[in-house]
Amino acid sequence: MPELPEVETIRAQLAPLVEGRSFEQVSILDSRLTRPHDPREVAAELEGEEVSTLERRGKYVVVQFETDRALLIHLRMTGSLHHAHRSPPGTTGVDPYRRAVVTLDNGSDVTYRDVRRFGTWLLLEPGELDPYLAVRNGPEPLGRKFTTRFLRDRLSGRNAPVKAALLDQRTVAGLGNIYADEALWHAGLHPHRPAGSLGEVEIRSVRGGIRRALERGIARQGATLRDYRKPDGGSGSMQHEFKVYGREGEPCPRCGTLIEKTRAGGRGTWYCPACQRLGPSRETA
DNA sequence: ACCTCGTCCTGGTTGC
DNA sequence: TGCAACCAGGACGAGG
Repeated sequence: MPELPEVETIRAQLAPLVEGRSFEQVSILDSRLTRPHDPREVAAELEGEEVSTLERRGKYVVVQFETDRALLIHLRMTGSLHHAHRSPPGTTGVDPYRRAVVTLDNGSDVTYRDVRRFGTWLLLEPGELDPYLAVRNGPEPLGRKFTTRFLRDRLSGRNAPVKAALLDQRTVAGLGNIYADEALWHAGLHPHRPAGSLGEVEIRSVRGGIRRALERGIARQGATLRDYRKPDGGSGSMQHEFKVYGREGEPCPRCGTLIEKTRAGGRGTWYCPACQRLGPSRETA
């Protein structure tokens, strides 16, 4: 489940390896990857394109080309991107989960791997990227536009659990199940709290918790639970720093109470029943 | 408009 | 031991 820190790590590591290079040969091995478009047509369209920049928007990897087209890659659950300076020997057998290979003009390969095949590649024409993302992504959590005011406006009047609201990419772009739990732990808020019940101080705490959880994830180069890898094949280390995610039955790092698991927003959800508040606080906003 | 749930997909784990 | 059922969840669409 690559979330913002994982995608950002991939972007940062891959950018110097692809920027200024051209896509010499493109093979798309899984027809689902480019749905509903024909993978052979997409591959043909990509060949010859020169990369200007590699960017990240929320959980999307964005390959910007000199032609102002853009390749939008979403890794979903198990997608990963790998870079190697020469093609795999092939003698040891090909990875059955390789879904696409891009050979660059210096002979190196960028390989897309995805066990569960949820990931997508979408080629957008000039001018299509911003409208596409505008209806899907809210502000970048580490950017200026992610203000307390914006978050308050997004949450107010809503009865859904705050966890579900945070998983909605239009609230803030880049949070997934792991970092949403971590953010709410930092904020000291129960994941079941109705989003609209949060006071001003609590909203500020949520904003701060989101940013802290994501910044730590980036510093640790993401969390490798199973499938996530950096483009060089290395693992992230954030999984060792989780406060609550996946830690049912372990003591809360803040108060020692045992972490519990529940469901919120249709997802497995871990939290501390003692120091993550369920009742609305009485604050003077 | 809001909210929940089913769908896609595969491998690993659980339970009988 | 074998094998079916279940679980994991990001985005999206259906339906209440």
